[in-house]
Amino acid sequence: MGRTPSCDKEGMKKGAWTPEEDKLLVHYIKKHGHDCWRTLPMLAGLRRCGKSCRLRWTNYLRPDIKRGPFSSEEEACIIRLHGMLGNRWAAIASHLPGRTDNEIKNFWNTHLKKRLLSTGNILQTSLSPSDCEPSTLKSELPSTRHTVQCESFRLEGEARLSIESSMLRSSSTSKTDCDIFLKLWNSDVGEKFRNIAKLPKKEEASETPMSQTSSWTKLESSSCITCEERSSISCGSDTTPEQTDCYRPG
DNA sequence: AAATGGACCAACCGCTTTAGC
DNA sequence: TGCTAAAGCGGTTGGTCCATT
Repeated sequence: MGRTPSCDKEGMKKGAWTPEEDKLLVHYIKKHGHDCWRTLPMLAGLRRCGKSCRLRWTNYLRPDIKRGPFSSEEEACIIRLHGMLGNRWAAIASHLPGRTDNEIKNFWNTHLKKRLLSTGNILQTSLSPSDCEPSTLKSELPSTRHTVQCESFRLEGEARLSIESSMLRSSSTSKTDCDIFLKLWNSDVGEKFRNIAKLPKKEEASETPMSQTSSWTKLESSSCITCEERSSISCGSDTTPEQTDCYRPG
């Protein structure tokens, strides 16, 4: 049943790639393309599994890879997109031509996260669930609760918009999920979603345990990149921060 | 000069989704 | 239609380099 195995683990080389292996892989792909990663290593004369070849190509050998340090514009874009998308590195990378998800992920983990933590911005901004230790989540600090609330709000927004994006996908297959998400956010659908903010404000989230809320609750967005950046994302938006007050269902 | 620790990044691991049989 | 492997993706690891002691 099913396909034949992509590679037997025995005899497969692991670890750093040598220049000779790179040359073989580049030469083969330039000549034949990479329609089938499963058979590519054998045909190219490489003792690597297809997965390893694919990663090497997409993260390092591709001709359109942009090497070198990130510009301040790229940096700002990453921060904005991470605030909106979380750790969806592939989606973020799709907005930064020439940059790979792996590169952006490394840059975030080694530079941006530390910098934001040191400036005290990250708790209120783009800290993702995976960045939060379970013990931290149990904290009663309002800022921590806010982070959780913003994250749940963001996820709910994505869930709502994904329904619409799945409809769009059938008519437009050239767009990435992220493109669709951003486009939708700035569309009528997004506007409807933003208008939720105009609902009557019940209570301040920072003073109400999450388990006790029973209706839409406003989130503190004064220092929340997840909320603020949504309106100023580089792809364009005509909303103001006041229009993007965050609510979540109780 | 050697030891140590931190920063950086390429590559691997494992989970999820997609698609072939 | 269900099983399975391929592909895609995010998290993590391990090696290398460099600054500091």
